[in-house]
Amino acid sequence: MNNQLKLENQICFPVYAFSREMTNLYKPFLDELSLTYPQYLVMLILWEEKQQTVNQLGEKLYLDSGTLTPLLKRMEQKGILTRTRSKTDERVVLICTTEAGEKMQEKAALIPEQLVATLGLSIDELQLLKKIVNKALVRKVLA
Amino acid sequence: MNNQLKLENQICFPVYAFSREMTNLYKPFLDELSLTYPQYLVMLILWEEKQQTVNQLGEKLYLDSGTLTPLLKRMEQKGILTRTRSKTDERVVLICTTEAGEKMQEKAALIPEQLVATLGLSIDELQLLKKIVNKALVRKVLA
DNA sequence: CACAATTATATTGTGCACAACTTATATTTG
DNA sequence: CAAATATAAGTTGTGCACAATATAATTGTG
Repeated sequence: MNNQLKLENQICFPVYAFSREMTNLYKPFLDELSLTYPQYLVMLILWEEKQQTVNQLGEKLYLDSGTLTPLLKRMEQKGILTRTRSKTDERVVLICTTEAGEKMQEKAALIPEQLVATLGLSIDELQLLKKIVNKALVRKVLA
Repeated sequence: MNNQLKLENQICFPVYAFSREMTNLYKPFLDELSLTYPQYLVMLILWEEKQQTVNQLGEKLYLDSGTLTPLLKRMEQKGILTRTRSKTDERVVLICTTEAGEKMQEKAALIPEQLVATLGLSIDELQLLKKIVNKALVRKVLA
């Protein structure tokens, strides 16, 4: 059999498996905030910039409205953000954190460090991993 | 704001985004085989070992029956594998490729090389990426 | 200014992923 | 050997992802 077709020789499979494993590692921490991993990513952006359009969130997370609209509606239901049509352009929906959403930031501040500890990778390895993966992602953005 | 909470400082987000990007890059190739990426992974295993239990597939792919059962049923519908209860242990379901499933291997043989070309990463970077990610995954298996 | 093209978001449908639970069979053990 | 336990797969429900399409508002152009 063609060696390149063997599962153990795949490069993408470990990345796919690791990505899922990562969100599992986040789970216990995010459960305390009643957030899923994608929802947590939205909150990270909103904590940096209180107001974002659906489009802006999509560009930063590489997600489209088909994914974001229902996700944001669920977060709105939880009372951690608001969705309002822009007055100046009725096509645009503005996403803002609520007070409850802002308050979650304190608890969330502890997550990154705890997560890195569970990953079992050195700082050097993490930096290298990020660098390589980002290189491939930048190519995508330019495409 | 806590620097570690900034999206650009996250290590897991690039991995998550890259993992999704990867399956998008596979898409044009897998469309020709009418396979999704997880289905392709199942086929990789079956091409190596013609017969596998649902459990064995799950251990190799880190997936449970809740994911695999419907996925395998869809593949059975396509006529590329069979699902049969084991005679010696009625709890076990044996997954085997059909002739049609075996035949797909020829076409699939071209995929790995083409995919690596589209990733835009050097062989060294790919090897390093795999090594780092596998290190984190091995920890999981032992856990 | 009308109308064609573009842009922003929403909707629908399919396929994972995973938690929690169920069902059926096999194994262990008192 | 019967009851308890363990194991294998299936089911149900929720939440992404993403393609394809729809809807509505805005912008560009003749």
